[in-house]
Amino acid sequence: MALTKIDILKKSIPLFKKKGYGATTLSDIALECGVLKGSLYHHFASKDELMLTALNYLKQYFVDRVFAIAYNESMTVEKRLERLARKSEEQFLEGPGGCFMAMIGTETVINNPKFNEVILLFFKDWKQAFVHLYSQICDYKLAMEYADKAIMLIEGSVLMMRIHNNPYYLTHVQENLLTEFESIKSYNAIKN
Amino acid sequence: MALTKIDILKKSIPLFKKKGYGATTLSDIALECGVLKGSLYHHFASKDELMLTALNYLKQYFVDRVFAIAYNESMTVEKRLERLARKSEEQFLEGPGGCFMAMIGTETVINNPKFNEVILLFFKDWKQAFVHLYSQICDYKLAMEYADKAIMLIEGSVLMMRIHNNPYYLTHVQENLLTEFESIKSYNAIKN
Amino acid sequence: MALTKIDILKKSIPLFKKKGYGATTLSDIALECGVLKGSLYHHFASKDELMLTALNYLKQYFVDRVFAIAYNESMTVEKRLERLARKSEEQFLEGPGGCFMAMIGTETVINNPKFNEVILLFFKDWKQAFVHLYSQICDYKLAMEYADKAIMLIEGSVLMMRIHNNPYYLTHVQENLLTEFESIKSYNAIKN
Amino acid sequence: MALTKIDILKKSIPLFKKKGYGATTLSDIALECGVLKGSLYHHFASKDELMLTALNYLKQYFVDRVFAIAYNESMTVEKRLERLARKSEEQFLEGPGGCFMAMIGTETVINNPKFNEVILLFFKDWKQAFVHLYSQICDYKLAMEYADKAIMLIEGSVLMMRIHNNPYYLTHVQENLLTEFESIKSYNAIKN
DNA sequence: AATGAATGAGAATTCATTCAT
DNA sequence: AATGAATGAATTCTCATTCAT
Repeated sequence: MALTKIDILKKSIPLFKKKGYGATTLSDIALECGVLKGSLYHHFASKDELMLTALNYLKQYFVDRVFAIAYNESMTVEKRLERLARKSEEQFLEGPGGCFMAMIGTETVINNPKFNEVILLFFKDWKQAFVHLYSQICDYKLAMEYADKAIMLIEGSVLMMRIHNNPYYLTHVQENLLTEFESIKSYNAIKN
Repeated sequence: MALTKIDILKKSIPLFKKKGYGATTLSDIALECGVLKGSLYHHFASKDELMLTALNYLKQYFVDRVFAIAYNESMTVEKRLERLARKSEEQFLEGPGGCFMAMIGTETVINNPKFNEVILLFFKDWKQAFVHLYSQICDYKLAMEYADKAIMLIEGSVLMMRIHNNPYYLTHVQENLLTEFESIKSYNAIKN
Repeated sequence: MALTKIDILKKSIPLFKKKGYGATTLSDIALECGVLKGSLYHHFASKDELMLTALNYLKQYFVDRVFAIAYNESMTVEKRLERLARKSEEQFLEGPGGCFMAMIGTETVINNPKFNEVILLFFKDWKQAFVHLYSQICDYKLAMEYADKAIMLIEGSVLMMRIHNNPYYLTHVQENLLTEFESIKSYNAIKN
Repeated sequence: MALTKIDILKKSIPLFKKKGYGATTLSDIALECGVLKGSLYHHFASKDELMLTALNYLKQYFVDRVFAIAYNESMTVEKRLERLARKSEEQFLEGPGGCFMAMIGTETVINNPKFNEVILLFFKDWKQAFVHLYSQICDYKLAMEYADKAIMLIEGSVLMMRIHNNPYYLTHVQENLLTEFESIKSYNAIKN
């Protein structure tokens, strides 16, 4: 019956994704949670702490449920890439479309180094997952390049999606990444 | 000596770029302009109007000074692409790095449709410029794809640049776009 | 092992002495007691009641353990004065130096008449003790004067001690009171 | 017509004297000033800054209007002491009786070192004034003792006055100080 | 055009108190 | 007795906006 920290995080993440950190008020969150503003302080010492916890929570979710897919040896590399794409897409499309990490990062880099630490870790882990996959079809250095490019393309597409209110940008980019992956693989297979 | 609208815009754009719309106060802007808060209202009826004017001002700047390069027939296509890249890079690297349009767009899509209109026009014009260049080395449909991809890559790199506080992401992506352009051109030249 | 009312009083008095009534929160007290805020309400109906009990508790402590010394006929008058001084000094120097009664009194006279009643009794009893001692070396009317003066000097010195963070003010005043007592005694002995 | 900083200080000092720092709210002050809460921030950046300004204002008032009397060579020493006593008494009796410096000092020593700096300066200047007067009728070292004692007695009497709601404590102590001063003077005159 | 004082709505945060478990 | 979640009123502070001078 009682409201838990996780409940609050789950309710607040979509709000933060929708309006950003500054524009989301604790009243908004309290309303969404069906409690009074003051009650949130029983769970989090401040808005900053709530955000920090949300960032860590979501980062861990991605590490455990999304990025982990890249290391699941029971699937082919292509399958893993596809699943990873689908899983992250799911998150980016959910609710008011967007990438929580990118949004909060853009908004708060300058004033909240604490937030940025987590966000940087998120992107590091994401890159690592891509590197792991790409390094199976090309050399490590190139894999790093591909990983960076993949993330930038996805983030760029998420931005376009948000602004144009059109999920196609993201889904299209994801498809391209998959077909490009196959091309690289074929090309390198022939070469060797 | 008198403070003009343009002065205010020039002072406020870097502030908005640094902290976003919500977190930038009229006091911040007034301080930067060396004037009192109330005085800004002689030039703009509201913060919203100031932002809207800033968006239009910057959009026009890009249209006239950056995107226009794409249509300057006195240069080779490659040269134009390079110049366009340099010019936009200049803007994205200036002050607190970032893309004004992307930042404001992300932050305000949901609550300020008025802002979004201009932002969408900006991206439309930007795409058009790229399409114009790419369509000189490949067919129109493909050029559209390349244009979208270029913008998404650049915006993704600007995000990474901001979060990692490292301009390399952007400059590297720009270089890649140029070399890739040459590849496409060569490839198509051979083909035909 | 169970937490008793007395335990709470003993833990809260130093806190109130340190920060005053308003600035000491029930959370502070609960933390000090190793218990949760809500639990305090099993022992005291309100913060006011806790304070009132603390005032009475401390007043009774002074009456029984400090002021009582003045009436202990098994000691010389000087000895009694000295002991009384030492005992009260002990309390005023303990923890965050200061006089609980004076502090709470100053802070709450205007808004909490209930508190003031006890505080006035404290000062009445304190004065009585001094009067009892002084009246043994001079006439009653003069003893009253000396008693008032002693208390004012001590309280003034406690204030200085607190502000200057220097116990010397208090100890020095106490010494002076003792030597002055001897002078009065000698003077009156000669006179009679 | 417009509310000035000084107006706010004059309105807030009695409030702070009555209820202390913590218990006096900006609403109280705003109400007293006939403005809205937010308006106070046009004049003071924070409650702390308001208090700090009030402390400095009052300290300066005492330095210029009260302590200065001690150095006014156009009067006899006794006259100066009397005037100084009257002038400070006036302040301590005004409104809700009490010594602003002592009250704020007691309440905030531990948490606001900034406040304490000013308060310590106040007491240093006060002592200096007394030392200047006493040193004209006895040696310097003794004058220092007398000065400390005078301040402690006065502060102790102000406390008693506040708690007993009876100005007699203060006026009586002041009178005693004056007669004692005469005694010391006579005694030393005879001696030399 | 500029000033600067005032507004008023709303933000985050605190805290004494209540109450079901 | 103790917990810990929730309350709700109050507090400090912010900020876009207005307006007389």
